[in-house]
Amino acid sequence: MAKTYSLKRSSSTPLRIDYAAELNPQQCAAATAAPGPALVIAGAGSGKTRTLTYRVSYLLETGTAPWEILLLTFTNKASREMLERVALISPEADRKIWGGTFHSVGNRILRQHTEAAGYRSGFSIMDREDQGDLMKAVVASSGIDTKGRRFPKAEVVSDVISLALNTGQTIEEVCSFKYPYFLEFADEFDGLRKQYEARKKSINSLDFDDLLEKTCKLLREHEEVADRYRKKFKVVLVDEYQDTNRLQSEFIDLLVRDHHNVMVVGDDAQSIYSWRGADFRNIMEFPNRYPEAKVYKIEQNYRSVPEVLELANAAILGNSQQFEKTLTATRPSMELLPALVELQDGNEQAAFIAQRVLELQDEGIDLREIAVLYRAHYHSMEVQMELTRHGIPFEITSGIRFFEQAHVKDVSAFLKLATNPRDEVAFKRAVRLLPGFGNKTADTLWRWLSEQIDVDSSTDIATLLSEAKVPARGAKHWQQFVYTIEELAPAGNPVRPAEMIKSVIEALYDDHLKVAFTNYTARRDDLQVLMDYAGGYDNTQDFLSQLALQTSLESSEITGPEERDEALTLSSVHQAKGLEWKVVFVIWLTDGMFPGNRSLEDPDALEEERRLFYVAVTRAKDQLYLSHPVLRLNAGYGDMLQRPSRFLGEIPVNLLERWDVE
DNA sequence: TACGTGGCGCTTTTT
DNA sequence: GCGCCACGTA
Repeated sequence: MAKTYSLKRSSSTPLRIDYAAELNPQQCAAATAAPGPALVIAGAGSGKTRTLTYRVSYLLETGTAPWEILLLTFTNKASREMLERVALISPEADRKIWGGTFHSVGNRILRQHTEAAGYRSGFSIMDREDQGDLMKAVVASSGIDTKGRRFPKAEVVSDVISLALNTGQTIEEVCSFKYPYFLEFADEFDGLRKQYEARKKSINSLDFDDLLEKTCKLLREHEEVADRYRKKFKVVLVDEYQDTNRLQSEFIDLLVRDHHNVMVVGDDAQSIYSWRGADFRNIMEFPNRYPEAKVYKIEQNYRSVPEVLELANAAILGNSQQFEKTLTATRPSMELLPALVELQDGNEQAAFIAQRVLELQDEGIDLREIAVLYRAHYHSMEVQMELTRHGIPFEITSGIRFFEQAHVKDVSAFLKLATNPRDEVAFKRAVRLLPGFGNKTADTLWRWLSEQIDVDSSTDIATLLSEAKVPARGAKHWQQFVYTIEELAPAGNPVRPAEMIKSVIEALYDDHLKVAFTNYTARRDDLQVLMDYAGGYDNTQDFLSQLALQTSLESSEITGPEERDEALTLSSVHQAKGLEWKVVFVIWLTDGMFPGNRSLEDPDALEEERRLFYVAVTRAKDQLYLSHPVLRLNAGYGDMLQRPSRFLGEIPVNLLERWDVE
């Protein structure tokens, strides 16, 4: 047995930062906590990020090296912001800290131990669409009868399997709990799961779940690898802990097994991702799993006026499971109660918002300080149209994400193929773009190609493809295709990703773009953006990882950190988490819309909707408008009367001011 | 086997 | 008002 002996830095050096002066007592206690497990319950707007940032700088100041810190976040954006803020306090440190989403850290570890994890180097990452595509292929080749009876679609099967994995349940449990009507298919689902697993491995591809699951497996089964990271990371910090799922919390537990130096930060009242497998028992039961854990509560709110906070506190009261805490305001009142607005229908609601926004603008409020929040994308349709009519600029943070658009994925399929010749999904996608090549031909070609690769893995893929037999009608295009693949990696040496994109567009994709889509120009511009973005990468594999793991793209990431244009924000509540605006409109607060229809029957789901509502209202700094149309206009089924959201009924009337709109 | 056309169902949230 | 799937035809 070796003994670990660690040298301490001179403790007599005074700290550069006066933590007690920079932070409030609760924040300071958490930021300067002694080593060991810690749970920080930080309410909305209580300076959670600030506390975590100062925690990092405190660790650095007291002798922890930057590379010994692992900072886990939920979104790339959160990670970037945090590291930027750390850099302001402790320059130089940010680049050496391992920070990122669980998925990106998993990817990073798996890339370094690819063989031990059971994969070949250059593995592909599949997004949801790719998963669905592969599952379709698996279902097709499984011989399962999908025509003669109502068998769920591949994507649905995929979802069930994913949920089972992320929650640690069996397929049967997931079915009986969430999809009772699929119970009869449970065995078939399980068979498909095994085939899908095997298929992924043979095509050297990992899906999102694998990035978590295979990383845990690696740490579980390879003691020497686990040991390396346990020694490397002296401290693990986790943001948004309430949204971790079973695999994510296992990952943390595996890493800190020896020293228990883990600080998890979160707010149980803002847990809104259970549908993705998040289990907020992780945060509720943290003190049980780490009995020596210290619990810190941060309850002072710096964001909102007291009127908004009182409403928020009242709104969350309806939930039974939560850590007890009350947000107290530090800001003075502005003598303005949150507004409760009843409207005729969605159009009137939109008109109300447009008019009110123009007034606020006249009062000197910047559009960037205003947001319209909703439960689901489509709730914003009328608002979008109305804003356009009035010429009010707006940005939508939800909707189709940049990297998930068909044309972006089409082009990247070629790059994936050049990096990972075994990538069946990418191969088929690319081939189907050629005129005269459909599903069947792509599949036949793939079978032939994968056999060739198995026989002779040394020959590069372009050479192999040039020997393929293809239907006469597609011969010309096939030649062009092979030539393009060759160009991406001449003699097996990949060129830079930006050049690859250029080649693909010029050789064949530009033609496809013109005939396949009506908005050729817009999509062509997107591809230019993609190319510019790729310019920042030398290595195609890094570029592709980034593409897969970062589904959205902010304009500032391409054009540089210049000022955002003045525009109103339209966002789903999920995507608004962690953000704040002076003025917030929450729309479609009716039963069936918010809370959503499918949560009305299920008490747990309803509690999550309530937390979502809580997240929505706590985004507001100064003004809050809650609106509910009485009528939902529906072309197909006729108009539907809407009851006000039950969440509105739970708020004492004296906390709201009714606006009667005429 | 590829691809165009018409009917149908139906709307969540995302790494 | 829209996207997806099934069907029929070239």
